[in-house]
Amino acid sequence: MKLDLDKITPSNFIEDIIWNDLKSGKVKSVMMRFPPEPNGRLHIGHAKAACFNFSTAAKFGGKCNLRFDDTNPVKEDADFCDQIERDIRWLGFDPAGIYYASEYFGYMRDCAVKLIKAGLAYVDDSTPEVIRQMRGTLTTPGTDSPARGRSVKENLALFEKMQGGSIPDGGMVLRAAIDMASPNMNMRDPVIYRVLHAPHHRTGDKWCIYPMYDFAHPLEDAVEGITHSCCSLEFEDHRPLYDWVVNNCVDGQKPRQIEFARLNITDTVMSKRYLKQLVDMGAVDGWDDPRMPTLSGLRRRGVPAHAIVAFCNEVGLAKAVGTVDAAQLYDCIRDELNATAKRYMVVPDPIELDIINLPDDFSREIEVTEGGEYTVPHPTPIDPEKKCTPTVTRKIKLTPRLYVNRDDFMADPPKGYHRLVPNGLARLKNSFIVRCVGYDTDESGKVIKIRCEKTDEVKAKGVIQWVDRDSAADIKIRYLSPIVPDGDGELTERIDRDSLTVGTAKAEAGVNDLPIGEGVQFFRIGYFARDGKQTDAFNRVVELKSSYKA
RNA sequence: AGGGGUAUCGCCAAGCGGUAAGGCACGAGACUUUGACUUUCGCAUUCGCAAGUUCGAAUCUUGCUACCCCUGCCA
Repeated sequence: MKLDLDKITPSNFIEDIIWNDLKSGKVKSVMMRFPPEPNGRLHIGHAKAACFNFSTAAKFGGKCNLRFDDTNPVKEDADFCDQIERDIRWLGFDPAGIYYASEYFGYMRDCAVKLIKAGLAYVDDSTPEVIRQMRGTLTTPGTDSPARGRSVKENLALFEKMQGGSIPDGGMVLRAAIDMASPNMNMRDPVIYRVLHAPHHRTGDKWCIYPMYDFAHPLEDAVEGITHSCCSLEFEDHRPLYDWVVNNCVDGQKPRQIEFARLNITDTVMSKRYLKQLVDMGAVDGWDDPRMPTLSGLRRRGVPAHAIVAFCNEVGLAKAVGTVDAAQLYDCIRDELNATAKRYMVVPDPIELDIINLPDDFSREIEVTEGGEYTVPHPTPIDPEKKCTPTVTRKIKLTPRLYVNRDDFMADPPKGYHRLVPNGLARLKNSFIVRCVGYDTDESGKVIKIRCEKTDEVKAKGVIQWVDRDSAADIKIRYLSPIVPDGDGELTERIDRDSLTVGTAKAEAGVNDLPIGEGVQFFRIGYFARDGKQTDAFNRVVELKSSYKA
């Protein structure tokens, strides 16, 4: 079907470029790609790039591939590829194709030979140290390597030798002959192939030379017919080299590299290197530790994929480097959870509450809605985009013996507190209103039991969650504190291991039978905090995990 | 010091010569059997600074200034 460009409104500078390329006929259709290196798990920063590539391609009627940029075998492995694909699909994207850079090694080698024949590449047997020294500095030009003068025939033979296996790692490299005096360091005869005797997770020991990113990436894009190759800002300096490779190796449709600013979020480590360090040093449970900003960690933490995609769209894309307030992410999560989460009553820090004016054998079944619907009728219809769970009801049991949360009662409340206080009223959520007529404390003065009586009141400021003591289920809960980098980016004392588990809590009977991990949420929102402000709902997300490994 | 970038509300971010969108955060009110949600209202006479062009500039020009990236046989 025909794409009606006039009905598409570009919403960022790259979409502008794409729109214009389509309009002018420079490209006939859009082809994009999300190219992670399989050397770790994806984090929310990658999600921004993935969302952008997949969504934008779709917006312009194009396609987007998932491509594993596996050109450095010593850092990569097949397991990461599987995990990455899983994360991408979890986000809701369906790659037009799944490719591996390593599939193109043969083509890349041929391109290298082509460059050699054209006198545009030469084999250098200088040591890495010498090459580095001859590269010059930011302010002084580099000097030509003596190897630069080799004949085509000689270079061809040497490159052949590099592939033969007799050259040790670091013994020789293939360099592009560009300009050692270029003010752009990337153009000072960059290394495009190196000798590396390491087994590759896909090609095994077939190769002992591997292409460098700057050479490999443009070729990967070209092979897949990528029209717009978007990457992060730090590659801006590489674009001239990208174009050099494309212009000297590729015929026909040429891919174009466009750079945008990567995502930063306050108090969030967004560096694969640090995340890997955390995993390696055992500071966290693994890549999917719920404190990690990895997609798998967020998933395990109960963050809906939809919230992450919404967040990425909301944050937008530009070239200015900035740091998004984590509150914006939490807002997206809360928004999604509000529309989809099942609401079960949970008492994280239980304290007994007896209703004294009810007979001991009093028992009542209360029908409550499972959630996914707003409690209050909406003047405006709920966004149809949000998949609200249908109204499902269940029955819960109420007896005179309950548990309520410790902070839902205060013997000496500050001004503005409107839950249970001595002689005060509060509504037991989904049920009647009670009045606190007394409370017991232990020797230390700690409240151990609240005594209330059922009333016929119809209005109370506070509404508190409760759980029937006799039928309550024990659940394990944990509070999470995010991992934040300290000033130097070093991850040391900021990791609060103890924050992961709080212990046992009480919940409605049956909650342990519910599916855990990818959707069901138990949370309390709108708490009264010490400073009188509400706490962030997200901080109160409680994950149930009966089999959590401490 | 050479090259490449970026500067619009506390934080993201539209804007592309015609007189500052939106989201988050924040503040005030309404509603409420989750202090949530929903809802109403408020929140940049100003676009890093300074000149200039123009009837008119955040948008064009010229100077500054600040911050980020680049000297891997990593990506």
